[in-house]
Amino acid sequence: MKVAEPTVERLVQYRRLLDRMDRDKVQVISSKEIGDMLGFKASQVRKDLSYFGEIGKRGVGYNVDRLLKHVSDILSPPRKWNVGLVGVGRLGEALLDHKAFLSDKYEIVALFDVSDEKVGETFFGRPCFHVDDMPEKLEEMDIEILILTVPKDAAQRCVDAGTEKGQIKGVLNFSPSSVVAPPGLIVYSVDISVELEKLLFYLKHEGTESI
Amino acid sequence: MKVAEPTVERLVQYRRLLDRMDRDKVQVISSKEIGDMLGFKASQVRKDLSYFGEIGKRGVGYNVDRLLKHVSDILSPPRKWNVGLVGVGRLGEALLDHKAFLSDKYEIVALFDVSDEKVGETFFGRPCFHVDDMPEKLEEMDIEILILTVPKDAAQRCVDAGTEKGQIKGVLNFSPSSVVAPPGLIVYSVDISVELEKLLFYLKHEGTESI
DNA sequence: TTATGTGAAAAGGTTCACAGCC
DNA sequence: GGCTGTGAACCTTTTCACATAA
Repeated sequence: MKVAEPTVERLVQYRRLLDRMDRDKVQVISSKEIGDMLGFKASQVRKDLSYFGEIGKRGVGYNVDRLLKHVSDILSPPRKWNVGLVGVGRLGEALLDHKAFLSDKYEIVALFDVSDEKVGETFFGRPCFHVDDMPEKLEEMDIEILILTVPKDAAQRCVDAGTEKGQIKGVLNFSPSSVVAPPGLIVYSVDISVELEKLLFYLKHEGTESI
Repeated sequence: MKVAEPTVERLVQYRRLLDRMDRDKVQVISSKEIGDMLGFKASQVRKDLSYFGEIGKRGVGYNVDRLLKHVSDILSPPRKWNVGLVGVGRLGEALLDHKAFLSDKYEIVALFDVSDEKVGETFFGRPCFHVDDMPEKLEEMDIEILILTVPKDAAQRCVDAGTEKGQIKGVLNFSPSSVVAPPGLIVYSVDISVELEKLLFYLKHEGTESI
């Protein structure tokens, strides 16, 4: 089944909210309540949630516990993924320490860098290897996802090294540059400075958008 | 004039590319070349660039120098903005040190945190104040933009503190939570874990998307 | 009465195709 | 011939409106 990207993005947020509601012992929630808390229209929430079957009760709302399980099932990968992080700078370390990256669905198992001071060391319990050894290490450690926190000129080389033996399936690119990827490789880019520039643009133009 | 958000996002990338081309002494570039380098269709590039007037030469392409000035004019804010960063943790420090945040259009002039060890210190040359003093300090220092690198439970309080005296116009939220903002306040959220979750979802579904 | 589920309509963006100019 | 500019077509996503069920 094909799911639109904006829908997936909202599903992740629904799960996070439902998880909190569940811990707070909330039993029932309506599409309007969900929408108000996350900044979406109630009709949008209903469309998203009904996409995978009727899960709510008309006249009542959604059972939090049941809906949480349902959304989690939709989002959960069938197995755990091994992740490699390239570029152990400040941003890389921040991500390593990031709570969001504590999950049972993926695990950062190896780090890569070019600095002699970092190669051979461990950071937050993960070993750091040299970028030149990436093709072999990725294969050896069964790594299929790369997180890139490298300078802009290095991003493309990292993607190339990751696809050399063909096992990398996804890349999360935090460097301020676009990368060219072979078909089949999924690349998501989070460009921090672009976000700030967009904000400045709409500030300048006195817009009223809120995302 | 109303400009679509995806267009602004691409404009920022065009400028970055043109800046590099200009430094490399490239004089002329076509919409196809731009598109190939950034992963957009040539027709998309032309639509974006023609949106603000005819700037290219038919049969020739775009003059890099002229186009760069043009795109910069569209994006440049009319004045410099003062920015406050809340939450001097690893991510906050990574952003402080981020090259993308070196700009003549904005400057991080103050930091805020709750930790006694950080309040009163300076980080990368910026003074750190207590979060409780935000309303006064923001007004005093003429800060209109906030960057939030705080834990999820603190994000909403920061927005509330920033809007208490009404001067905050934009927020860039890096915390993994949604915030409710009064109308007129522009909030952009960069949710690192959501991006990874999206990637995992499409990996699971063996899609062929590339963004 | 209340809140979901869902076709249909509207809005928002992208791509096409070709006229127009170099 | 080559490449831009752009209306029209197309596709995607959101919102509406109301039938339906608790």
